Amino acid sequence: MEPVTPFMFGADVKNVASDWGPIGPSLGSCALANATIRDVARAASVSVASVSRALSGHAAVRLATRARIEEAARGLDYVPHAGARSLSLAKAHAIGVVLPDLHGEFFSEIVRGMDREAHARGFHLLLSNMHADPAHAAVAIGTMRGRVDGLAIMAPDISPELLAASLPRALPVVLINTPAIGAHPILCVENRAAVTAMTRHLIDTGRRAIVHIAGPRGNIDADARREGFLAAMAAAGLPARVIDGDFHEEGGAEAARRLLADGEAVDAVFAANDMMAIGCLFAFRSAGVDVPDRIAVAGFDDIPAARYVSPSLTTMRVDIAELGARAVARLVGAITGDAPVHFEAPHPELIVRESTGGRRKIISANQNERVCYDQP
Amino acid sequence: MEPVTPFMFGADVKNVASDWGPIGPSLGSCALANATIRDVARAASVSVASVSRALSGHAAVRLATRARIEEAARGLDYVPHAGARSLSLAKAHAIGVVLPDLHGEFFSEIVRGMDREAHARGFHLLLSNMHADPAHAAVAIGTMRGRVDGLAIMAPDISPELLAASLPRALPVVLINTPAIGAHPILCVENRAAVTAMTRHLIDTGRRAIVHIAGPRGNIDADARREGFLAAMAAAGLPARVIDGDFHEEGGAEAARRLLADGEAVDAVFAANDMMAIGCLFAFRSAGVDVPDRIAVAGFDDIPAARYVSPSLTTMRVDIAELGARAVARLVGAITGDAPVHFEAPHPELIVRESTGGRRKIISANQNERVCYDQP
DNA sequence: CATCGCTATGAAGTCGTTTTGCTTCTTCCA
DNA sequence: TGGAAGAAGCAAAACGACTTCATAGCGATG
Repeated sequence: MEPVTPFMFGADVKNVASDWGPIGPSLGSCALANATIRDVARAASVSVASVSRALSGHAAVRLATRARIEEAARGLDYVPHAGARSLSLAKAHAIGVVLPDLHGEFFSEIVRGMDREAHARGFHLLLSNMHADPAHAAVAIGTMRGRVDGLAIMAPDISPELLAASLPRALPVVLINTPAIGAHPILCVENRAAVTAMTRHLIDTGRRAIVHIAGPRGNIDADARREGFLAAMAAAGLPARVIDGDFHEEGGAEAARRLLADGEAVDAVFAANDMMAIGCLFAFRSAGVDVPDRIAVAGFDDIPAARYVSPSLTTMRVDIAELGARAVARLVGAITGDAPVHFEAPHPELIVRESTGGRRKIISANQNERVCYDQP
Repeated sequence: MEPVTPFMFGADVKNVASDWGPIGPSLGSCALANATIRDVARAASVSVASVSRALSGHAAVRLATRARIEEAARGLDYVPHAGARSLSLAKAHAIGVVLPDLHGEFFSEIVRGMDREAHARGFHLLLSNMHADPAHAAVAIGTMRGRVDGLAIMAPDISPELLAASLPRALPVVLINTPAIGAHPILCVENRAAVTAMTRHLIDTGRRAIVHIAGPRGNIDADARREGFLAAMAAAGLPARVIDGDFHEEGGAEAARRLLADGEAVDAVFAANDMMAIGCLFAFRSAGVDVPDRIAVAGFDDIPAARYVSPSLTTMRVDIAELGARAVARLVGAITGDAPVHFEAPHPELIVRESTGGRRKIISANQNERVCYDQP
């Protein structure tokens, strides 16, 4: 995670100009309408064609003419009207992003990565959360017609049929963590590999009775993790147990309580995400169960809180920003017809912390925990 | 915080179709070009004008004609081209969102709130992070010309002059947590009130030697909090001390170490944000200083991790999603000329937890901690 | 000097939609 | 049955930028 300016909340109560008037174009004596290419042409005494050529640099324009045009444009502070431009060019220079109703880090990280990449390639991001309602996705996608040149869609919970029906023809699409649909390129977190690594880690540190708290059925990630866990345990010749969860903190706590209540021997819990793992941790603490001495706990995602709970949480980290960036890179490549880009999901990393017996790292400015894998 | 579907990472390694070919319009035998209004008119044997009227429902169209048009439109699955539409209507039905390079909750929450509101009013969100470089803001704003009908800008670190210079004329603007500029409406977190409340809370629980760890100078939030703290302490007739921080975890830890080293009496630390408070907490723990018995610690923001550290962190919560929603509501109101909307920042809440002597709440499904203010 | 060829420029058409006059078709009433 | 009022529908003109085609300028060449 690169260093960033953390956002802090704003200044004092300052509802300046909360009267209705001064908002909008009625703002003082400013120039009201924006200058058009025609205005620039008139100001520079040339035709609109020359202005267009001079400013977009496509064809030859005499030096003196170009200078005159540029000065006129600057004077009027002319900026091409994007709508007209996209109509004329049949390119919007924007890509549509359709995301589920995400919370926290996942959302901001994926959008950050997408924005970084899109911006570097001169594209804009048009956002649309598909709130709980999946049918809403279709609408969201529809309203983007003519506004975007491509679509990046993440829909881990949607049924493939529904999504397939609402995908536009004639528009490049990249799917992220979504069931496969037609021949659209897909970028998915490597759940299988990640889950295998974590299961191996638990086994390697001596755990044998490992329970997986799964996410909701139908969610592509939850399903992949559940299956990956079962496969890894089978490969190790160990009996596997799975409890259904819901990806929420309380679901994890509930699962932990059930686990303790039914009395079966358990020496490790691997939750399908960090929120459930944290719920687990708190439930164990309330019950006086020592983590990691009696039971190890592992999560998935490496949400920020994972570092701060006690014991700190062992988990799998995925570079979500990079995932978003790669999806956009691929999309832009398809739109502009550029050379194919490296198209592969970033590899997850195992982050060993106290909850599975790792040592808590001293919090340092660098926070370079990635290499940590030291047993106490 | 409403219940949501938490996002989980994606399926297994599934880079289907990672060959270059099948992406984009060359996708199989699908209809290549999108249907235009002209196609619909031809299919329904009417003029384009009638199609436009029928579909937008503006003027009288005979029932039979309308039905024929609607069927034709459905058959061709026609969706109006947004670019052309915005050119003709001189309205883009989109608002531009310019944000600093935020991390985590803040970003996702504010965008979530904005998206909710924008979507409800038929608007799209065009996103642009202004990465570290503030000059980049000007560019970002410029490239949105003709693409959006209004701008929501958050720039807590920028100098007013710079921002003022890059604001477009002829476009409504709402500022969020940003220095005042001209007569543009501003929505800011009520730092002053929030800081006063927290300072009072510390004083009320018996603390007298309170130190504030401030954020970086020039940041509008950091400055407001620092001043608010000083004012509140002065009002209480107590000596106040401020240490400079940077809004980062390590800055908080560093400040805490300095505090312990110089040996002055301190019984409470109020950090300008949660990250620094958490850094503090860890530094105190390393040094064997008991929190809250010897020193109370308070933060600001209520980031998710605040609930999970031990001791859990007392902090101020601000409804960021609501802040975003209100900004957009105001903006849309200005664009459409609708009646003025309620335009006021949401009020911050004091969340008392263990780090200032509150009792840790049992983690419950409801997590209704807002009312909690019970001393042990 | 006429011609060729090249560059720089302009006029006009295009993109897809909305909207404004204007024409045509109904329908109703005297 | 004639006329008028009103509803429906059409052709054409925006909207702003890009682009093709045609043309003017102009030096070089035969």
